[in-house]
Amino acid sequence: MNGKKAISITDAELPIMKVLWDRGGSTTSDILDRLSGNSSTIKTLLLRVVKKGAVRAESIDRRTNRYFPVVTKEEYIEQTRRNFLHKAFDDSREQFLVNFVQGENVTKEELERLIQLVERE
Amino acid sequence: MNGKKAISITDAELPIMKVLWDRGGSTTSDILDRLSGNSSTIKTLLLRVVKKGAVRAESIDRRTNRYFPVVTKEEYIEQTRRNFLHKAFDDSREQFLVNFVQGENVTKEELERLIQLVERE
DNA sequence: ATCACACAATTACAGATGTAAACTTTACAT
DNA sequence: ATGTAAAGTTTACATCTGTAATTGTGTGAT
Repeated sequence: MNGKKAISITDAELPIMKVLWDRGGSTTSDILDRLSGNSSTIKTLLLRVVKKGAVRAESIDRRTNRYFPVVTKEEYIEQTRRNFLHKAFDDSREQFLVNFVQGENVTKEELERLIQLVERE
Repeated sequence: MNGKKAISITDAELPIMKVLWDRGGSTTSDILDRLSGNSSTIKTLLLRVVKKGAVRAESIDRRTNRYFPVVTKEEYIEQTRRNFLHKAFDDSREQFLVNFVQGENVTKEELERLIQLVERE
């Protein structure tokens, strides 16, 4: 077995992860600059993603860390997608696609572009 | 403005909603029969969806209610889909579709079927 | 009439989540 | 050397979630 525990990112934590994914790695001030909202709150959230292992802190000097994403955006998206598919569609890709295409008014052109994407492989 | 508050269904509550969507309306025993798990827990969850307005209780006699879904499956799915699209893809349908098609190995044939679906309208 | 059972309603409780204040340490400017 | 601001750390707290036991109440069987 593998001890992968499926680290989950909460809604409140997500903006922080997005900054990190965008920048590759950031200091606290870097993050604070890019997000609105109470700085105490942001710092707490940052602490939490570090504690749960979604982010790694690396010391620059004794008063500053640089934070790096451990969970990648791809992993997050993949996990979120699977979860969604499972919860809302009992894992039926078909059902889901039909719903998405209709619900989001996906056009023929978009679908054709996707076919090209699939073929080119 | 409209006071629509976006009732959200939690993971634990979802199985109950699924039974209700399936059956149109059910008594407690009906629900209990169809779900595994502690009956106290299920009853609590049922109470909660009633309290939040996702389900309506209608008295049969003084000791039994029949429960009906107020939030429809379609509404739930729609809300979940939008939420997902927003959180994971910043509302980009394009990005999402590409990711989904690649991540779930959607085939050319499936996409062609979707095109037919879109055209027939 | 009484008792057991089914269902409803109330209470409990730990952990997660969102939000934030308060306190501590330390590099840097004066 | 010293005050200040930034970064880190600790503490707080209400609400939401998941899980469940307990208590109340009406109904049907005996």
